[in-house]
Amino acid sequence: MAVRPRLTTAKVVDAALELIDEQGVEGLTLAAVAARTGVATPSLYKHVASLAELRGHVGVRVLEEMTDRFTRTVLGLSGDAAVEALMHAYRSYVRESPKRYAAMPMDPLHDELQQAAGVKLIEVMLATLRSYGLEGSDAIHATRRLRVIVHGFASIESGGGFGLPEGLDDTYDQLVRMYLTDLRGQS
Amino acid sequence: MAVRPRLTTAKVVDAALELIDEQGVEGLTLAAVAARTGVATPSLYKHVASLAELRGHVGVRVLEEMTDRFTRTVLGLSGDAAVEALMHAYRSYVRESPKRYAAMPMDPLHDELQQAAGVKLIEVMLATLRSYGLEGSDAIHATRRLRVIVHGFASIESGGGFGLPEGLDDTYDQLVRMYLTDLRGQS
DNA sequence: CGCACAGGCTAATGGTGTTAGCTTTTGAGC
DNA sequence: GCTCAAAAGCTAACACCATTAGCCTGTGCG
Repeated sequence: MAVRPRLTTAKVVDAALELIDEQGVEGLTLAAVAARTGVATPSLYKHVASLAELRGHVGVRVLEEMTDRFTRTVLGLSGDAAVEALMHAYRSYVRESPKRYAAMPMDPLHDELQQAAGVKLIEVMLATLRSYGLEGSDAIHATRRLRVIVHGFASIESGGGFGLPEGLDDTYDQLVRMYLTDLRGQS
Repeated sequence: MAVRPRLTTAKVVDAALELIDEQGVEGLTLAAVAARTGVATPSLYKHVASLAELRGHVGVRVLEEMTDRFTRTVLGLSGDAAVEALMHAYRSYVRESPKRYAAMPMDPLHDELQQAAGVKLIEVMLATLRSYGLEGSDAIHATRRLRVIVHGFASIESGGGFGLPEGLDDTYDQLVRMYLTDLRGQS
């Protein structure tokens, strides 16, 4: 037998993400990951402690992917242009990978494994608002409002909750303008 | 009606909701419902076609519960007072029954079983905005923005996504005011 | 050259949804 | 009041899942 390619935790997570993209979060099963990586199911336990832990790793990946993307989007921008770019990048990500977005942990700060990745994502949002000169809790509230809008829209859109997709771009533009106007009145 | 049934579909759904309140959506299992209703697991199929269909019934119940509650909240109010009351009632419901809220279907309009209940819930929101005199697509956009805010906040809060719960009331008040200001500028 | 061990395997257990087919109960009609 | 069809329960069985235990083997390191 030739040298069998060794499996790593990273490759297991890769397979998990492919599976999620194709079949949704519900389709992430150890049996399916094993089949895709060409290994017997119990062998996965050499790289992952449990299905729950694998889900955790997937969550970290998604958070990192979003952080990376939003960071590059916002680099070199400030003020309304930065916020607008961030909000559209958020929606773009979710439209490209709706199933993957559904695998994003809602409470990364309460999980040891995901905490760092969660903090980084929120810091990107905070940094995007830096040029508005918000201090202390004002900055926190502004970040929360931003999260509510982008996640609320993304959650409903990716879940097919908007009935007809007609005019969704307009709705999102209105939300962006609403938030920017609100930010301006705040400072 | 040859036989008086000891168990009915409604009672099965009742047990399912109790289970969800206690253990979350993930805890809803036919075996657990059977144990709670004092019946063998396969017997449930006499009242429910499958676990998926039971989830659908649960979703309808949650939608109806919310519709009923928000309707009573908003009755006799109009304008900003109505919107404000609706938004706070939404958050109250989710804080009282966070696990149950997670069982709310995201796309009720695409499910035959849930469509009617979903339409009614959205109509309550639309009616709440009636006094602003929005026409056609303006009304739709305004309803969508409202949904984005209330669901976005509820989703993050009930998922424990806000880190420390400190100042969450303030954040929500800011969102309410942001939406009301936006509505005013719209008309 | 030898050997520890990482990383694969098979077998087995307990949980799940679901189907098939049998039994019991009970109300409706004669 | 008796009969009987069907509603509503049951057990048995199957497929699929996660997980654990224990074995085997090749590889890299000393």
